[in-house]
Amino acid sequence: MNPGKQLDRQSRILQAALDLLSRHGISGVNMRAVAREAGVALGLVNYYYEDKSTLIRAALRRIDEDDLMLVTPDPALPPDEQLRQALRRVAGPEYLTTQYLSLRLHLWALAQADEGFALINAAAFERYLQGLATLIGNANPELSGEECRQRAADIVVVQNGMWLTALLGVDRASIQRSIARTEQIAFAAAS
Amino acid sequence: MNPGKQLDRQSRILQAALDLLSRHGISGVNMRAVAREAGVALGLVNYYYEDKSTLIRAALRRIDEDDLMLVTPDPALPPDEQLRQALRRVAGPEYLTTQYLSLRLHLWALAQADEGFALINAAAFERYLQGLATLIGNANPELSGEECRQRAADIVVVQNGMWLTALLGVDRASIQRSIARTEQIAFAAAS
DNA sequence: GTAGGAGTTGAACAAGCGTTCAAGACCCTG
DNA sequence: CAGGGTCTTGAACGCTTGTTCAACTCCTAC
Repeated sequence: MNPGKQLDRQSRILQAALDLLSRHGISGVNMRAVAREAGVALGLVNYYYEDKSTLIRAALRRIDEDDLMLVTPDPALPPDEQLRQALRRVAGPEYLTTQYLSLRLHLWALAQADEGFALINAAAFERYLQGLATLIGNANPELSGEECRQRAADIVVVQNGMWLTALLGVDRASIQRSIARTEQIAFAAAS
Repeated sequence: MNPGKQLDRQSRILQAALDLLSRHGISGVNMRAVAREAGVALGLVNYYYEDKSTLIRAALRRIDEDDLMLVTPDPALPPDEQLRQALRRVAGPEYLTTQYLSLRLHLWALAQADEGFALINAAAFERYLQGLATLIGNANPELSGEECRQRAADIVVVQNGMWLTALLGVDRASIQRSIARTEQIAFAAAS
């Protein structure tokens, strides 16, 4: 065994797949291109990922993990700051890059075309929604669980819109105003 | 010449491409599948559309036309009703179908992967934004042009979010609340 | 040192792809 | 009916794709 190198090669292959998907869409992700981009031989891609479908699934799970981290609270902060940070992080420089957004878009499109991918994506969406609802509940203890989920759903709509619209090159100012809108929804007084 | 039938076949081919794109993504759109779906021979697809790329471009333009109609005012209505209708139409039954949304998503993904497609898409986006800004200006004559464009941009963020989130199966109620949010933005008092 | 497993390679295969094209079908005009 | 354009067909081509596999290298355990 050589765990260091094994992980290195395998994750380089996954990273190559993610890069290609982000840059050229699913048509640009073929086993040969992935191997070239990762600097390995063609056969090695099929060695670590049984299928092309397996490789794409792995990529999907990777992105979904990243998304979930957005609503993972920092326990050192008070609840309302945890929520505020989570809402602002979506427009942070590490997420609002063309590469990352493009990747998300292609994975959504993929999930729409393939039922297997759709299940993974739907589960991740549900976890994200639940995570956000929990953050809202912690910051607003007077809200009911149902009200928290409603607000989380409304916020997700705006966030998805920010992501998508950022790709189309809408100005930063509009993104900032949308962030403020999500905070408004999150911290509004109970109705 | 047989213009009726020619148009019939040609548009059936385009429709077949749109259907396949919506259902299976770009990987599902190949000349043979398009021909089969349209009920014509393989060669006819290349007869009407020189290239696969030409076919996809035609599909892109078709969708962009539909989008533009969303902000085309009905001259019989007063300005504020024109705006309100435009904002509500995006959640109407003819637009909020899985088929249409899925198609949009795939076309966005396509535009992200190919520069030529991106140009068409960006131009259509700009026209839509401008159309929406004009509607807002007509309904709120006291607003400056810049303020109208800002509001249009903010509304587009929420609308894009609604479209995308509807695909992930978020509940109708959240969509309705988001519609209300776009109306709030559109009709807010001047700041 | 050597047997054996894990990692790695690229040639080979079958299937699918976009595109071309010679041939035919169809329909109007003279 | 003969001519000629437009429309329509499907076989054929060369290329790319996903997948398989025999061979090879490398490292470790005994």
